[in-house]
Amino acid sequence: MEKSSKVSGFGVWDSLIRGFCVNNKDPEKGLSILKDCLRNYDILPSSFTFCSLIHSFSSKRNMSGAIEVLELMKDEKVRYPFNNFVCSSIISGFCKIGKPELAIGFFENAVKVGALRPNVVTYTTLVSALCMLGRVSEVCDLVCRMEKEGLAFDVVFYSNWICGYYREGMLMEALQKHGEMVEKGINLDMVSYTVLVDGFSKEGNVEKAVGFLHKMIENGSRPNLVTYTSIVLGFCQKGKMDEAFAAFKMVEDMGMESG
DNA sequence: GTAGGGTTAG
Repeated sequence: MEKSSKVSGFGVWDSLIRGFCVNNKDPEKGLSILKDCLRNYDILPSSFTFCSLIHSFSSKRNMSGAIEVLELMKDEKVRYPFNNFVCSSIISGFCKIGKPELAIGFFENAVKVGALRPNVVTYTTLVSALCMLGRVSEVCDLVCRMEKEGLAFDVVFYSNWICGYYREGMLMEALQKHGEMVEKGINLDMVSYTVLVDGFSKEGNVEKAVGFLHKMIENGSRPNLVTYTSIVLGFCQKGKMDEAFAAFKMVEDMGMESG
C-alpha cells in the first residue's frame, strides 16, 4: 500500500482489479470490484483491465465469467473495443473446456459483425479448435486467407497445424508441413520438436521419433519430460522394453522428475 | 503493455 500515493483516481481501481487477475488469482473478486465501480462509484476502469479479467477467467476455464465481462465491455456506457487479445483468450478458453465448436462460432461471429481483424495469434487458436474437431483440412483455406491478408506464419501456428495432422493419422502431411516450415526459415523450438517426436511415436514409428529427438538435440533444443515420455511410450507400444528403459534412464540422468 | 502450441490413464 506504500505505492498508493503514486496511483490516483481511476488507477487505484485498475491496479486492484488487475492484481486479482495476476496469476489468475481471483478474477471473481476482480469482477465484483469492477461491478462496484460501474454501479456505485461511477468509475470506468480501463479497457486493459477488462481484457485482463477476460483473460484470467478464460485461463481458469470460467467461461461464463469471461462472457460476463465481455458483455460489460459492450455495454453502451462502456463501449470498449473488442480485440485480438480478448478473442484469442476466449477461443482458447472454450477449447480448454472441450467446446471447440463454441470457439469457432464465437470467432466467426466476431468476424461477421466486423468487430475483428484477426492476427496470427487469433488464427492459431482457431486452428487448435478446428483440429480438435478433426477439421484439419479446413486449415488450408484458412492459410490462403491469411496469405491474402499478408500475415506471417510462425512456429506456434505450424505446431498446431502439424498436431492436427497427427491427430488424424496423416503423417505425410505432417512431415510436409514440417518441411515447409523449415523452408520458410522458421526455427523449431522444444515444443515443435516434441510434437514431431510424439506424433511419430504414437503412430508406431518410434525410430523416426528418435531421429527427431537427435535432430532436436543437435539444433540446441533440450528435450524435456514430455519429449521423453513420448519416446518411452513409442518403444513400449512396440514391446521394445530395453529401449524404453534406456529412454527412461535418460530422464533420470537429466535430473528430471520421472513421477 | 497483455494472447496462441506438446506428454501420461481409465
